Amino acid sequence: MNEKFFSLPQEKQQAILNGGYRVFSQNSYRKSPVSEIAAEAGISKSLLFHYFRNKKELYLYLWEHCAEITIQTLRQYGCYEKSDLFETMCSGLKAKVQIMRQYPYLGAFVLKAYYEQDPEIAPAIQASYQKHVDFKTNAALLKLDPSRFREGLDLQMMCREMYWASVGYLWENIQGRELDLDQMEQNFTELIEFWKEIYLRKEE
Amino acid sequence: MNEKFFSLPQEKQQAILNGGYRVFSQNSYRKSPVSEIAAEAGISKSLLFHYFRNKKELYLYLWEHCAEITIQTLRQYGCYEKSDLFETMCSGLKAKVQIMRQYPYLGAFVLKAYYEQDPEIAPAIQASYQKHVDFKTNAALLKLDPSRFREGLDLQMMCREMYWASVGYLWENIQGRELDLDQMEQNFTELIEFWKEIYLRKEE
DNA sequence: AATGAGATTGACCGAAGCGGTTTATGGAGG
DNA sequence: CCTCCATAAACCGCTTCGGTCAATCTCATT
Repeated sequence: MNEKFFSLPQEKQQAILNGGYRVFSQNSYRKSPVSEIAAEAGISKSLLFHYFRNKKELYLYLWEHCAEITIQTLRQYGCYEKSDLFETMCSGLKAKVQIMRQYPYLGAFVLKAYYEQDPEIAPAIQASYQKHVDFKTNAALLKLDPSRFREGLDLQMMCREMYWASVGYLWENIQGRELDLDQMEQNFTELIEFWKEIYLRKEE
Repeated sequence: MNEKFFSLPQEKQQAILNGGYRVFSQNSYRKSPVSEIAAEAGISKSLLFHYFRNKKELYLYLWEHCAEITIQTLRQYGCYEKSDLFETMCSGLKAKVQIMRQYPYLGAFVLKAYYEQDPEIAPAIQASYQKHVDFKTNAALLKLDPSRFREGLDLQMMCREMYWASVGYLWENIQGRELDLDQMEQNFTELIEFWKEIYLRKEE
């Protein structure tokens, strides 16, 4: 790819990336027109092809950029340091919202890319998996102390349940357009508080 | 549309519908090739155009058929009669699994159609909304008796939480291909049991 | 065996869209 | 005035699309 891309003003770069994330997240790789991405970014198709040799290069750069942004943001929010389950979820959420603020379709793009089957790119995507950080694996790694939770609670099921609710919540908010991120963060914080209320052992 | 379609053997009809649900659920309306649907159903494109005047007619018939199947199955599983929240969820789940057994992509199709923006069909879809039955509205309608649940439990949040977890669970299982429906039903039943355990008031 | 009607298809059409290239434009710096 | 270079428009060859149509194939009836 053309290094000149990086000397573009930040907002222009971001517009291009967001165009890519939007289009590639809503269509399969093959049915995602480069022209649509260019239009979304407010530049001509030719210029986009000036920065990226071809469609594949653009796509793979987006993928790479995803990983960078994600890791960087998670680190920035201290997600790798926390030991408490709910604290981890809370900062994980804040990191996710922060990413969505800058790149609203990045999350959807990752998912689409993950399941993409086009032989032109699937192998390359498959070859770079180790970067996935999600609630499921996270929760499994956090050796939980049963004495902190309600008696007889099935901790494994609790983790899966919270994971699914997070997926469902995020998914619904991504689909629904017009996402109010502040509202979303607020809602999710309430949800975590709710979980603490019902899952943690009551001191009395 | 051509009435001759209905005198096709049941399995052929179903193959056509499933082809449509698959393709339309994974691409936008405009980028869903009729030829792909025909191929999936094992017939020629020309024959498909013999049964349905054009793409739009096919799409709208699929939409209509969705509603029929959904309502019929929900009725069949007694979803409209139950009064207990968890019982309702349980039979709702079984109905959903039953539908997925026959039409694996119907659920995904409904969602895609719901958010479709193509001016050729969006108005028609928007004009037939009242048929949506989901956990959220269901739960709101079931006037819950607080004395059955744990003290101080936020019932509204509980409903939303269960709704999101259902969405998240179903969504993850739809994406993941190779869905084992029996396994899924089993998992979901366990999840409902888990909820009863944590949400219902303990008698002692 | 011949017929005829309906089921089914392959070939075809014009239009549109695709990825990518080439040429033209316009403006800043010397 | 010239050079450079960011940018865009026009263009190219190719594919794909929705939809049509004429030709086949099937098979019950004569």
